[in-house]
Amino acid sequence: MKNNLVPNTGHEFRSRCSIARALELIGDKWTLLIVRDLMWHNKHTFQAMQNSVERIPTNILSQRLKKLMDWGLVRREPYQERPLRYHYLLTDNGQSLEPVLSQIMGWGHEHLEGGLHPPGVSKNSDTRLV
Amino acid sequence: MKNNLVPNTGHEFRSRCSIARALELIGDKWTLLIVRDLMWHNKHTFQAMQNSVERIPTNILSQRLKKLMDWGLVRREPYQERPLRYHYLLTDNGQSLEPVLSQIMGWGHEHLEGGLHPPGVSKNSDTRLV
DNA sequence: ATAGCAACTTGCATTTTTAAAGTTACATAT
DNA sequence: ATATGTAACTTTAAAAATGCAAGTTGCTAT
Repeated sequence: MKNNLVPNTGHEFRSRCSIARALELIGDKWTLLIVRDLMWHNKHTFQAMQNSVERIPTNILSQRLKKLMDWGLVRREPYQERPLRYHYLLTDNGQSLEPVLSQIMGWGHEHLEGGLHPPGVSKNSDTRLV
Repeated sequence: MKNNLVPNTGHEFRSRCSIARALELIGDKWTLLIVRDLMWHNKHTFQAMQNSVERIPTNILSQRLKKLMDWGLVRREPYQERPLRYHYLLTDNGQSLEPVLSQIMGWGHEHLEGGLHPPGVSKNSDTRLV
């Protein structure tokens, strides 16, 4: 069963390759971290995501959320009025990125673990994945 | 069994999150396309990769290959001398990205298929994945 | 009235990407 | 010997994206 995403803006893909297409959406340093926060870290507000350890700049967070909503991977809804506050949620399409995220996490864990401040130090001191 | 990659340049990761780390390496629009070409398309020369449908700019290709070699995912060796010509190959670490690539491909295929020139046209005319 | 907070937006400097042209080293055809 | 061609890059300049700090809006609490 196909569930094609076509953004409201008429985006033109650069090729028919599914990988190339996917990378036009998630091929950057931040987008999948937002998805991670929504999927696994219970961070659903702008504020909460902004406070994640990677310190995404607010304008980038704003842009990426917009893009993800345009593509139907994320939706938002008010969780209170007066004052109006939104929380962001993954749509079913967004949730479907779980295996992708898992693979990337697994690969990073296997190959990139250790090496924080400075590289090579504290290699086996912590096995947290996310 | 861990096989940590630490590039010869002392790179500092922005967090301990495996996803965030992986994205510092492969979180862009081009890197995984190079890996795709090496892994599945039998494109091993600079020229061959440059000629892929997505038309990667040569300076980006050059930079990315350098980065991938620095991180030990790709190596190159001369396949002839006079004139000296190189071909690029995935290392075992590079090969280990296969499941990641497969997941991304699968996701793109499920969610981003169809919609080329212009979006929405020729939806079911071709089912090639890569 | 003043201060504070969440959710953004704006302005601007820096960095990265892109497209095009140029370079180097060698090979082959005339 | 000279001219043309090719692979693998590098350089340059313009365009786009990113990152940082500060500002805005709408509302609440004191």
